[in-house]
Parts: sequence; structure tokens; C-alpha cells
Amino acid sequence: MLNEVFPLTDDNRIIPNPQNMTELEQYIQSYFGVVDTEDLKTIVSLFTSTTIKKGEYLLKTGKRCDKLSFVQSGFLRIFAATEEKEVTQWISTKGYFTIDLSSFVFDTPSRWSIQALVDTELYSITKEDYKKIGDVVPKWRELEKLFLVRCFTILEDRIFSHLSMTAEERYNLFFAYNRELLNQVPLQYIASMLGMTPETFSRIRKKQLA
Amino acid sequence: MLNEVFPLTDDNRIIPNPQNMTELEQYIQSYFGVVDTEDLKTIVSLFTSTTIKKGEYLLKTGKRCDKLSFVQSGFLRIFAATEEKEVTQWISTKGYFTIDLSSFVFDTPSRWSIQALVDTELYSITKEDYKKIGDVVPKWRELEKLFLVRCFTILEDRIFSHLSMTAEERYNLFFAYNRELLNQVPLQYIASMLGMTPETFSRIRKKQLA
DNA sequence: CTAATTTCTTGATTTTTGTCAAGAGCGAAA
DNA sequence: TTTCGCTCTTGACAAAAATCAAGAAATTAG
Repeated sequence: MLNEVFPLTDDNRIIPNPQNMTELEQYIQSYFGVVDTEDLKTIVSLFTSTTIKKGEYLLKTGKRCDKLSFVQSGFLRIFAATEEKEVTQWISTKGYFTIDLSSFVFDTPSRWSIQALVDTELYSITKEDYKKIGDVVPKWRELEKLFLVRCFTILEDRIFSHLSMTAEERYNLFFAYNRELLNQVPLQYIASMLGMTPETFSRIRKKQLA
Repeated sequence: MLNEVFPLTDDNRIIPNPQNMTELEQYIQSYFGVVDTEDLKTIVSLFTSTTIKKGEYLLKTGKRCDKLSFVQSGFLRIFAATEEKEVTQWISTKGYFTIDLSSFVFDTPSRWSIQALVDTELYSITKEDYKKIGDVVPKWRELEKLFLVRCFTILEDRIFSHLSMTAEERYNLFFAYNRELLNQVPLQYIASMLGMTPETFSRIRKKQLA
């Protein structure tokens, strides 16, 4: 059983790579496509594991976003404050990569704050180390671009949902794909990310349960 | 005056590059950052000029998007049809690059239709030729990524506007930056891309003019 | 230039969503 | 356990936005 946790190389060196990192490998595979197994291990070795407690911030608006984080477990809320209220942009669950992309890439002050909604396990990579991936895995720059395009497309879809759907339709679409979130994070945040008030959310929810 | 139209190199070769292409060069510079002048000419030479008549389609939903187009003059409406109505996702004006990105990159059926709202001059590049840019200009892949990130950020902002603003606020924000569109394209399309009905748009407009 | 078509405006009305306020439910902490 | 704070729900009402319908204005086609 041991080598499931600490797999051995040909010459019996222990790879300093906890077993649960395998999940990160799997997600990288699924998001970025086929990468050589050795490369994958190199990439994953650049990530470091951290835990962030409920309520704590991974990033605050105005600070630089200097790392990319992968959610191993827990929930992160990405939001920004306006004069009147906080607006939740997204909630990251297991398997999501979370970042203020613009801040990370351009070294500008971040627009988003990122807060843990429960104790959350992360694997994070610094900007510096992230750059190394491109050197080690030449293919990476292309895979990264494809990943970006997929993210872009998701945002396009989300805009389309606001141009063409009612609050109730957005609710139904969201829960068709994110059923599990409903009982695990404060509903007010989901309401906000769907572009409605908590009261409207509550009423739609009641209607859908009936 | 001639060399404004056909600028001469040191050795008096005429660069086969119509004067108005310079504008495309300028936009590439401004979007993608500093590229060597020779490279820029190479890139621009891969584009071909076309004109598309009012009402004609550059792309239809379901077809492959096999080229990237730059708007030299005119207006393009990017939209998709739902059961009830057509939803305008964006209107491209002079200086915009227009594409169904997902279709172009992944060779999937395009989600958007693109139609000319007036006779429109375009510079287009095929997917095949676009790939060559990366070979000629090694830096291109990085510049392209930065451009993508900027586009991504714009979409994030747009989502935020739907999560946090009223129709009237979106109207005002839009016209702070796109005053010129108001008298040049059917207002119903602008209404749609801002996520409101033509009637609501008309009323807000009246209110703002008063 | 005129007729036809499309687009835009306006009013009346309905529907959707937001606001305000009160109370219920629930979990965390003393 | 009991209290405190936070979240969610509910009702009454207000505001925002959509719908429907008619007509005016603008544009296009003949």
C-alpha cells in the first residue's frame, strides 16, 4: 500500500508527491489535455499544498494576485464590493482553478477578493513557478491557450444567459449542473452570482421544490 | 504623396501594402503590443481585404468559423437565435477583431451568426495563415495569450455589469464609451446586447436626453 | 417621389424582480 | 443548554422591466 502513497521510481527514490496530488494531476489532464506522465509530475511538483480556514482570504481586492490555486476541497467565493453591496462573481468548488487572471498576468491590482466559505484545501503555484511549466513542457503554451479559450467561451455563455433568460431560467440552468452547491454554501452568494436578490432566489427555490 | 500610399524601403522597393492597411498595423500594435516592423508587415500581408454587403453574413450558426476578421469600416452584429428571439451578443465597429473563437480554435460548429449591418470592409485571415504568424513571430504566442486575457477580463466586466447594475446604468456605461454607435445602427440591437427590450431602451434614451 | 417596410416611440397594462420589515430556523460559541 | 448572530423565508408593497398594441418616423425599394 505504501507505494500508492509514495510511488517509487526505477531506482527506488521516493517521489515527494503525496497520493492526493494524483487528483490534481487528473484535473490538469482533463483541463489541459494529454501531457506526458513525467511532465505531469514535474508540473504538479511545482504546486504547494495549503489550507485556508473558513472566512479567511486568499486574495483581497487591490492586492496583486501572485498565485494560481487549485481547489482540492472546500469552497471559494470570488467577489467584488460595490458601494451598496458585495457581488459574488463565482463560487469555486473542488477541481476549479481560481485566480484573478488579469492581476496575475499583468501584475495589476486585483479586482476580485477571494474568500474561503469553509476550511478549504488548495494546491497553489506562484507566478514564478508557473512560468517554469512553459520551459519544461514546450507544449504547455498551446494547451494553456486552449484552456483560456474554453474559459472565454464559458463567460460568453454566461453573458448570453443574462441577455436571454429570466432569473428563474438562470436558476434552473445553474442547478441542472451544480445541484451539489445548494446545500453547502450560503444561498445568498449563489443568488448574487446568478444576478438576483436572496429573496427572489428563495421564492424561485420554493416554487421549484413544490 | 505617393510614398504615403506606397511607402518605400531604403532600397526603394515598393512595399505591396496599400496605405489603409497601415491602420490594421496600428491596431495590431495597439492590441498585441510592440512587434518588429518587418514582422508586422509579414503579419498584415497574410490578411486579405474583402467587403461584405449590408445584410450579408460573415458566419452562420452551425458553420465552422474558419477565419478571423478585422473591421476596417462598418458594423458587424454577432448574435444567436433562441426559440423566441434573436439575441445580439455584440456589435463590432472599426478596429475590432471578430470571430467565433471557440469554433475557430476547436473546429466546432459556431454558436454565433455574424451579419453586416451596413456595407463593411474587412481584413480577414484564414486559420491556416493565422497559424503561420506563430512561426514567423515567435513572440506571437505570448502576445496572443495576453490579448486573450484582456478579452477575458472584458467579459468578466460585462458579467459584473449584469450582476450589479440596472438597465439604465448599463445604458449609461455603454454610451460613455460608445457614443458613436447610437446613430449608426438599429437601436434594437444595442438594446439586445445590453440585455433589455427595445421599448425599455427607448424609454431610457428619452429620459437621458431630457 | 411615393409606397412599402422596418424601426422607433408611446401608452396602458402585466409580470418580474427588488425593497423593506418581521420572524423563523439553525449553527456556533459561551 | 441557552444565547447570539447569521441566514433564510415570507408578506406587503414599490420599482423596474416586459408585453401588447397602436401609431409615428425613418429607411428602403420601386
